[in-house]
Amino acid sequence: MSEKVFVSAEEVARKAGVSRSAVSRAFTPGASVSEKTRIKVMEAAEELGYHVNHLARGLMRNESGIVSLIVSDVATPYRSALLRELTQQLQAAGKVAMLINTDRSDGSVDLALRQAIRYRADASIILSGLPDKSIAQLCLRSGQRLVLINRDDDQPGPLRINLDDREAAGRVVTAFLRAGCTRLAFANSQAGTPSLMAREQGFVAAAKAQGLDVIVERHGSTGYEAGQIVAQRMLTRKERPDAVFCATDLLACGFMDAARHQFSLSIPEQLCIAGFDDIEQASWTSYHLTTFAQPVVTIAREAVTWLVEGWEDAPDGHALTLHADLVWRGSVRGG
Amino acid sequence: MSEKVFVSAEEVARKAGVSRSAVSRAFTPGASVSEKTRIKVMEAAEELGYHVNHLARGLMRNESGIVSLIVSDVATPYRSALLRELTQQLQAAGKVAMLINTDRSDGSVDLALRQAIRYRADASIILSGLPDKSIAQLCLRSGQRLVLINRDDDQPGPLRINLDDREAAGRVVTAFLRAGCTRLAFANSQAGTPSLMAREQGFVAAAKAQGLDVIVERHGSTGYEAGQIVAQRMLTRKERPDAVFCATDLLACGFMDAARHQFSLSIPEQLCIAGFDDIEQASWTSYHLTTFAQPVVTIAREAVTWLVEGWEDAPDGHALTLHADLVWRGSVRGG
DNA sequence: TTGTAAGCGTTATCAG
DNA sequence: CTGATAACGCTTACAA
Repeated sequence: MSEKVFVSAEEVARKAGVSRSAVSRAFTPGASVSEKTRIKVMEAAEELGYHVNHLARGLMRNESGIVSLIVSDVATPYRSALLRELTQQLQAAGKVAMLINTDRSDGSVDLALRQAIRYRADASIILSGLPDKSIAQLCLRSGQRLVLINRDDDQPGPLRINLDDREAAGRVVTAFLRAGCTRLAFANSQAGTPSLMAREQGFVAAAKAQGLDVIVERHGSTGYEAGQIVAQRMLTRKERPDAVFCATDLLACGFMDAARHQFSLSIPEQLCIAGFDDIEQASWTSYHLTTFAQPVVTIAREAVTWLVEGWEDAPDGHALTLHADLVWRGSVRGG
Repeated sequence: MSEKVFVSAEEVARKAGVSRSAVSRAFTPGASVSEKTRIKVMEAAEELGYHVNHLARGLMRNESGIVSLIVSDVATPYRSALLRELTQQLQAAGKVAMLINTDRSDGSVDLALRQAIRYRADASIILSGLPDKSIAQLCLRSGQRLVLINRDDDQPGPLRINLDDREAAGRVVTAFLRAGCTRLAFANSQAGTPSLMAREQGFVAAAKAQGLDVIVERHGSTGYEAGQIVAQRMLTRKERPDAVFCATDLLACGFMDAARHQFSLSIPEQLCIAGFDDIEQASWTSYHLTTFAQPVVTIAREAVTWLVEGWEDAPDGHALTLHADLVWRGSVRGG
């Protein structure tokens, strides 16, 4: 194929008049080299355009510096925001991100993890889907660290980062009641991921505790169109809800647009709406959506610190529950 | 650090009762192995949880299978859509994507390219910023292939994919005139990237050809807020424009929201707006924005095919200009 | 501090 | 088709 000709440490060594181990040491932080030779090496390297071969280095050190990010729907606002944060912090920590896309098909995550293993990734961060137990075991057995974000589940070993979805859902009920709403509804997708379901169940439970029933509708995947369709279903009911909690902001945006433009409802006067994620669009003037902020920078920080530092202290894995702050905007009365 | 213990080809060979070269061949498509031994090897490999070490393979084959994607603002709708397409097609072609974030600082792209070189990436696709000539040369000299997307420029060697921005801008002028607009304006950011400037210049030139002057405002970075601010500036002028072409959809969304909610203008009756990129939000009911579609799947296809197949036929690099389709929605009268 | 030499897990070459 | 053997470019004891 290609005529790839990279300059090797050997050549740098010759040019600098030192041994190749000297070159290696010059490029290893904290290695014992005299400043003089280090400079000599660096100059020769610069001149020749030498760059340490991380493939070979990874082979020797048994540490590739690669962290794989396993994710579906990268193009979605919340996902891409999390991705941005993770890649940035990973880079800052001296790691490099390998992006692996999954689709919704079975075994898609497993395939992704296999790829991560082939490149001897130091760790894998899973943002979508769930790995098969056996492959997860393989990763752990091989010394790969695993981080699961927002996919609560009982796999042992990995770091699991989750939000207090149920509790957050309870806060929405309170807010809706305070706004004087009485007919509560929950708009969900059919994705059925743990965090989505936790929001739904938390909402229904908290409402029930107040003696209220909740209309629940689920449709399609977690996007704008699904929100519109759920809105059509809910708003054509006899007992039209006056407060809707949408499982994600994307659903909420679709819901709001349908409510306003197809049903001519004004928000929040006739209908209160809350969402989840605090995507950028939630703050746009057209939506001004009251929602929960995904603590993406905290999530990323926790994940990255755990990866690069000590995961020793928690031999059986570590579960982290982060708090989602409620961001008050105009789509719920009161506040 | 970690106790990474991956199983090696050696162990598989022992278990299968063959030599390690047999194992290697079993995992190399098209290598000469008898079906019998291949099966034996595969079974042993499966049982042991063996996965080819792509670090070592890359070292030997002089081809890592890694393609680096160099990008800033991953969390932006258009960028993340392109990213999704690229990673998917790269995966389908048997490559793996390494995501490298850049910020706006000088030399940020160079740093990213250096990282790509260290991992001996087969190629780098640059979505943001521009590399220094010297480092670009180094890449080419080393046999790394370079793809520049939407950053027209005269670097030799790499594949450059661009849109017909100027021509597209001309089509907007036509559309605005047909809608009966007479006071044209262009809303831009201060980013000053080649494609943004091409849209601006193309628009101004086409308008001038019709004997019309164009109000041009530039502000901040290419985002929603910038669109709002530019709108405030333009719509408080004596001679308020009646048709605005925004350099990107994000700017257009901000512009529209400001026009409607702060200036109570109705679109398209009092003000026609067009954007560029066709991000998902452009199709949302609140915006219904007439815009140009970035041909992301074509861009990705062209880039990936060029990478995995022949770049031989174009020794001096290859420049590709793709057509941006106009997507008619409701923000421009007529259509 | 420096150099020598022995790996790391592959693949490619070359006999058999 | 198969098995030894020599690279690939690097790191890291071990001596000097």
